[in-house]
Amino acid sequence: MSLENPRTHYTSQIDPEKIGDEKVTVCGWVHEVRDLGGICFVVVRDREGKAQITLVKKKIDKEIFDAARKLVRESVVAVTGSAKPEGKAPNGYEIIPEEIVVLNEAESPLPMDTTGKVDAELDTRLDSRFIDLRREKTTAIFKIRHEVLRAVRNFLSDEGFIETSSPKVVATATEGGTSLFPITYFDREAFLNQSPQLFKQILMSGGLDRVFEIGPIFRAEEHDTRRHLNEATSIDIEASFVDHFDVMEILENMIAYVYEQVIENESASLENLGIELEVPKTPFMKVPYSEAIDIVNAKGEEMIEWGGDLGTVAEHTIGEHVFEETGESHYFITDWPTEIKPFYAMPYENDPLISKSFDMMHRTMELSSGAQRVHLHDMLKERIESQGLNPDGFEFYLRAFKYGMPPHSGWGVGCERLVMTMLGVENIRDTVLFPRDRRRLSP
RNA sequence: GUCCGAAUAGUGUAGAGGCCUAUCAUGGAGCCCUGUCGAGGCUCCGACCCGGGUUCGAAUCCCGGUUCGGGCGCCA
Repeated sequence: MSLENPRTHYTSQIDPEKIGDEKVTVCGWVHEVRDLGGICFVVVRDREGKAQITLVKKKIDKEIFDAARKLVRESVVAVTGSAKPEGKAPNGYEIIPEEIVVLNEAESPLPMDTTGKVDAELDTRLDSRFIDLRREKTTAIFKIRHEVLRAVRNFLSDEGFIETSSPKVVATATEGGTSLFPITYFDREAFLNQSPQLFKQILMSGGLDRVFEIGPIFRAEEHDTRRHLNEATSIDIEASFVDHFDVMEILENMIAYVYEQVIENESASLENLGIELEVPKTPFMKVPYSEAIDIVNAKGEEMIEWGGDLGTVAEHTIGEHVFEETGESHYFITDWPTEIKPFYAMPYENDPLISKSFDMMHRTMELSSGAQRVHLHDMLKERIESQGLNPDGFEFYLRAFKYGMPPHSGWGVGCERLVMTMLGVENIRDTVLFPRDRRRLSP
């Protein structure tokens, strides 16, 4: 079973150098109709670009000419005709149609403009995401997001990581700290998972050695900023028999590789967005926490005592400092106070006040956090207790540490933040097709 | 959560108590036009977030609500 007018080409696949008078069918949306009287141009748009359909009144059947003039913008059409090289046409070729089939006519007026002539606010765009995606700049972001994820999978697979999936419905809080969304699971209460953290660690006990997961995470925090989502995509790894320095190296190499791949495979999308991407130079600068607070305190705008967390302003101060010194946007903050990191971060043996933990930062925000983990059962149980959590809720997790858990390390990267910082997108919602924030639950 | 700001045709905007029968662009309807590529020209269509108040008079000032945006917080 097939459609009557199967597509033969994306608009981008018609090469003016190679075609002579080739019969093609393109399928897409009516982007624009420019009726000049004796000649009419119809621009058809598909995922990969646009094609000009040219109808000269004197040379073409009256019926098809009149039908073309009356096409409603954003209607879905299949156009069959001959593709000819034409210097005056936008892509170097134009299609002289034999048949224009309207597969589905669009209503009018449209919820927003698709041509780039009139801006729309993010809220308007998200309400009508189906139309927003017809804008080339929006499509470009999601093509790049795809390339980012493809590159991550390639890179990690080549590094010997196995892709895994952990449950999103869980019985108890996995890490404490952040709030969870409660749900009903048959006759019990359950939660949406905030992170694959505990599960990927259990897999280390299982001997999978190196795993990664790309999946949704849920945070019930009532935050309300340009860089937070309540449903986000996390890129997580966990690796056995390695320390935090090893996984930092994997992380910085992965970031550089992702940038390379995007430049190589999505140059058209980058150009569309007006972005000239530079591959971050590795290794990334490592700033120990104690130096980081010195940088902030030296500026004198705020004073952070040792053990305090870094706020947004402090992060920016450090980011600017690193950027001025290195010209690079990416860096690590290492050796955090054990107290302000999760219970699974391994304290240094010779100085247990600090931990083998790190955050990987872009100068505008945090992108990743990771650590060498506590792999010793008794120490882990103690750390859980010392953070005010009840070890009973972690029995499923702690058991995995009793029967041969190797030393291991890992990290998690926020996919949306990676795309956001790469493209200089101002609002994280622009990097998710259907973002979930405190207010938005639909579409 | 908190502070600041905003809300006008489908979309994006102008507007500082009477000049508003509300600006402009885009869009829609129609006419003219043979190489457009943000086509052009002419005609027409389409809006002041909701509820109170002040005033002779409110899009404009005040109060409350709703929604949106930005900073910070929380958080990754």
